[in-house]
Amino acid sequence: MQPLDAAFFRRDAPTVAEALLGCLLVHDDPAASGLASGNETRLALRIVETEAYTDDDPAMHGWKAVFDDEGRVQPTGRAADLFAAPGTAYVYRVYGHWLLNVVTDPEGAAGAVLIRAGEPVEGEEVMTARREAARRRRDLTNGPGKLTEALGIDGGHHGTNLTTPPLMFAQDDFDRSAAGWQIETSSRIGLSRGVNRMHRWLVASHPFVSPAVPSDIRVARKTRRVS
DNA sequence: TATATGATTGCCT
DNA sequence: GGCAATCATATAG
Repeated sequence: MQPLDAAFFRRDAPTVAEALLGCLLVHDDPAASGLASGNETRLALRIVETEAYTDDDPAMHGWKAVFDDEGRVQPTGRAADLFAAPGTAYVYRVYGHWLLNVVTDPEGAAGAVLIRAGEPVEGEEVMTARREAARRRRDLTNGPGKLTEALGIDGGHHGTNLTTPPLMFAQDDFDRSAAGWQIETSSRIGLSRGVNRMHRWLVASHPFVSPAVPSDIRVARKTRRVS
């Protein structure tokens, strides 16, 4: 297993979002000890769905970043953290759930990829113990808030480096094509109520905004197994 | 300090 | 398909 390095993340968010599919999200989590019979502390997911956020996306936290007279970014609040070094964790809480993003793009540009879903590879017993609400195996980690709960990821991981343990992305010898994966890209996958509401507001208040949902408002990529 | 919001989830019909 | 719980932030006063 090979950890992904900063260069992997120093690319635009849609590229990183696609490249992360099939990679591993690994958490060497001391808190997992005791939750499973084997006292295992390594948890790992194979990533099957990601979502890219770019700085022209109204739903993106960095969108409201202010630019000074010379065009330099003057981010405020949490938006500043979207300009962190590529490979840095951007953890955000919404509706009571923690969401894990990884910062992308070169320093000075805002971009991030949200990890939306994965398949348990290691430590499934721990994930099952943590995901009490999951009625089926697939419900363990098939959502951005579900996988953070299963892996023990929370706000304490915000700002950490995701290219080194304990929490990191890695590659192994997995081959997406050989495994029968088909990569799907859609700007409609995962469109949230918030984005749709934002778009309706834009249409209602600006006569030159197309009523169609812009194809570049977000790029989401997900995988599907072909039977 | 107080209130509104949302990159979600789980349960309902 | 609908709907409400949830709580860290952002925003207002």
